[in-house]
Amino acid sequence: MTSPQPRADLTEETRNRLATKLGAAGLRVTEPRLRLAHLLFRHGNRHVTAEALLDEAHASGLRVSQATVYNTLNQFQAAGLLRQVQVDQARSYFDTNIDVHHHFYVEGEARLIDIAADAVDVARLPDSPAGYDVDRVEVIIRLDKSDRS
Amino acid sequence: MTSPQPRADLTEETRNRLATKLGAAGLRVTEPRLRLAHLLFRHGNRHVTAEALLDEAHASGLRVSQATVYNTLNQFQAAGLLRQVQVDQARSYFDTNIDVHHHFYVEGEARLIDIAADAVDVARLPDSPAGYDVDRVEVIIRLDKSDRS
DNA sequence: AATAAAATTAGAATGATTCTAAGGCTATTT
DNA sequence: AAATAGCCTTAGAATCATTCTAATTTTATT
Ligand SMILES: [Mn+2]
Ligand SMILES: [Mn+2]
Ligand SMILES: [Zn+2]
Ligand SMILES: [Zn+2]
Repeated sequence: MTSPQPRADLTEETRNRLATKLGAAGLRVTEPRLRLAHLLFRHGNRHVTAEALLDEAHASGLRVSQATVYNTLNQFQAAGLLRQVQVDQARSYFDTNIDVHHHFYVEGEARLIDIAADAVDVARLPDSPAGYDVDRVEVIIRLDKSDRS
Repeated sequence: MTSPQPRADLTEETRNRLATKLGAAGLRVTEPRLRLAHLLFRHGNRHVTAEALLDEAHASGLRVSQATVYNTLNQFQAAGLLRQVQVDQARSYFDTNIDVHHHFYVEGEARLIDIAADAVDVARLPDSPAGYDVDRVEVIIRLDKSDRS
């Protein structure tokens, strides 16, 4: 019997796809970036901290430094491949979902859940102060454990 | 001519009002708390960082430590006298406006502007995940400088 | 006044993130 | 296929907001 394959492999085809993605974003294609991109993007959308990504990288056999993880996350974000979500006073979350969307956040559980843009209706917005334009409208729904479960 | 009075004075009447407020919130009335409360609440609503409040305290002649400023802000928040706003990865803002409301945030200028709750119409919300209740809905409108000023 | 409990504080510790500056890779040019 | 120049990566130090510790000071109670 074959061994289970819990993680998507970084095939040559995937490497090519990711290399194209990095190139299109104006980033050079390097091994660390390619493999971090694979970890980030292989399985649908996710919210990840720098620490979690570093652990994952190490678990996958990639020997990469903390600085590179931070650099890569920041570069991916600057290039528009990731977006940063600010919900917790302690740490930053990086979001692989760069479409317009919103979040549930469970405080104390450090858990972010996507809300599709069309599931929230922000019907009316006030005018922006003179000289400023709206960059992004963010809705964060903070959750509590139910009163009685 | 009388000297200008740029800051509201901490009169006996104000002290009594603030003492009542602290007492109602379950906090003991102490000189540092009274005077920090005065700085926080004397002039309408505001958004303040711990560092800014410490500077203000010192400028007003209150000799208080950084630890006390942090303790006081955290206690006021836990007591419901302040609310914390999380918009910047670097630092926390404390908001004296505890009513339901929203914010404009100008990145790079570290500036928060209140939006009255009724100026935004969040018409429809998705159901919360099972076992969780909505604690608070937060709308943050991130602003950019206009394209051409 | 004596006592106990809570508050304040200086300074150290923490922890996420950034910086430095040195060596390693990549792409380009000869 | 060198040689070159410009990124990239990295270990470790630095930064900086915030929290913690342990000792002192205040406040409230007896
Ligand atoms: Mn950055
Ligand atoms: Mn706290
Ligand atoms: Zn998301
Ligand atoms: Zn506000």
